[in-house]
Amino acid sequence: MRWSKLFIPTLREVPAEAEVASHRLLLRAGYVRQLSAGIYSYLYLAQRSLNKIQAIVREEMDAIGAQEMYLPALNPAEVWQESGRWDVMGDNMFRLKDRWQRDYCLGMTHEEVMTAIARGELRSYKQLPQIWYQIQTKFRDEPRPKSGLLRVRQFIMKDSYSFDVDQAGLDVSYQKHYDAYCRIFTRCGLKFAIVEAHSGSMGGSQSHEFMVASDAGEDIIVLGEQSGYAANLEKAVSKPVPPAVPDPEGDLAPEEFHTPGKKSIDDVSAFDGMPATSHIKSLVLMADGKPVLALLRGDHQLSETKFSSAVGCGEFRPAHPAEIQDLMGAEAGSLGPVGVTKMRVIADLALQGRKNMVAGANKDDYHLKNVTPGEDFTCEFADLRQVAAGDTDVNTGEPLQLVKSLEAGHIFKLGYKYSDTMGLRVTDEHGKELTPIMGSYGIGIERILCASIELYHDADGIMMPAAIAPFTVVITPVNSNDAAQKAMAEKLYEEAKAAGLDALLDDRDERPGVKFKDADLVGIPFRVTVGKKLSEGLLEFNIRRTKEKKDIAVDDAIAAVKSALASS
RNA sequence: CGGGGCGUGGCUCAGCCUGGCUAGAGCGCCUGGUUCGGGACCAGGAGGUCGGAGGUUCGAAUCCUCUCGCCCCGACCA
Repeated sequence: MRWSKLFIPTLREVPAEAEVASHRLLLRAGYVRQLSAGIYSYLYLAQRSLNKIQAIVREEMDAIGAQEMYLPALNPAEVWQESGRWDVMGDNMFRLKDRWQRDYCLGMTHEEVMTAIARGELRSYKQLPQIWYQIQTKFRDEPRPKSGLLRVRQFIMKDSYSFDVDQAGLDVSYQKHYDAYCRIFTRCGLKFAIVEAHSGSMGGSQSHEFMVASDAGEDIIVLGEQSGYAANLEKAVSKPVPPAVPDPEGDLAPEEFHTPGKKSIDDVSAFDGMPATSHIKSLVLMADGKPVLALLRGDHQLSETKFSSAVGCGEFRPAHPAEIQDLMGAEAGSLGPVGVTKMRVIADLALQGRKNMVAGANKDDYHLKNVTPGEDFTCEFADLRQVAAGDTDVNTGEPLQLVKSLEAGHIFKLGYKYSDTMGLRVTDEHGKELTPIMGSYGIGIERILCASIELYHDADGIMMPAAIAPFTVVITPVNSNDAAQKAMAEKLYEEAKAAGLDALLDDRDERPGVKFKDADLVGIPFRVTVGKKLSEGLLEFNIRRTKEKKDIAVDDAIAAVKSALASS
């Protein structure tokens, strides 16, 4: 391609609305333009990059025997009502009506449609396993689109779905995806971690996320270097730091003491001289409308995902002050488990075996000391605590790392949720009805693009891996008035194309500084500069990523690019 | 949905508090010339219903009310 003919609207100045690096650079380098909140147009450069990413995804999916399909983005309400997700998805789903006032939605994902196809057509166990996939636009009415292309309302997703006769078959399909995903992210040049994940409202048993470390990410992952432990914070477990002081000995009875105006754990702790680790934090939560008292060690945080799975509830929220007063007879600052009978009491595992701790007295401005779980109050125990910095690995005892990351891929063992509710049945080898077991596997295509920019950029611009960069090499004649340079650049460009390289000729009538700056900003991995040393038969070869530059003979140029590409 | 911020040529912003000539700057764009190895210089030029509606006023980019949009923090996030 000839740069002079292309639409690559680079910006010298940083657009005001861009915060994260990938967003800023995608705008500045002329890859994308925003149309509305969370809705972007992908211009020529972005489209080239995304095409390369999709080609890699396609190759690797095809390699595991997955079959690509193209499915409707516009879905009738019926299929979503059958699976029950018409209601579950709430405001996150774009909904619309046709001229007859029938309900439709824009697909957020395609379990329903895929299952609908499967149940109409799959008849026999002999047709299984199947892996079907699509690379298509998904729509989600995000409450808060942000960070450029990282959280948007319309985006491209590769999603695949597996149908197997049994759990063992699902395990195989799952593993195939796991391996394919590793190859995909590796080929796209990303450094990534694979973590155990919470399966969320997708249901299902097992789930892994493919995460790229980045401050622009929205998740935190927990990593143990030696143990290889890797989990999303939502689900991670750890050994907490031990209590700062041992519990008082003896079978002591709870004893009330006055704590005027002391509301938070920190307040009470400073007042009674006992560390936060000796206090019990009491939280009243309304889970599906019913009150639950959650207990944690004073220095610990409640994990919302762990709480809702422990309680088995859908939605929950902190109780309102009036509700707390009504249920507990005291304000939020003086709550405790002793004497609570009207609701479920669930204590975090870190409280198991502790004794003589401090808790609220359920009487304003009073606390109790010598409170012992199991003795002074009864409760269930469950893992409720969010892993915190300083925690150690359950097995090896090594310190765990908490790393901010962005999710680029996610694989789920769905189980029977959709096949069951939507009535997908085939005949088994004995002629009886069999419900196939499903898996679902997603990759955010734009997230690969963003992640690679987040990972690889500098003050000058993008340094994307060559495998997914919009062009591989740019040929830059320094002086467009120099006939010899111009001719040589043209020649090199033709040779590069003939050699199968994705080449760009910067034939613009611009000063060299502009061309160099643009090439760096856009992130073209290699540059061949045709300049004043041409008279000596030399060109300059630059590598964007390493800033390496060297003179090469005219005849070696194409080979140099190819070898640099091969080793990139 | 709660909190905060911002809407002025294509981009970045000034002007607004304290209302007053014809609304400015830099970058970008167009024309001509000089230049040509890291976002050149000179000269000339085009381009703005100041997000929108209503109000106050002799007079509104500026003050008031409403509204729309965008960004950030939080909540949310198969």
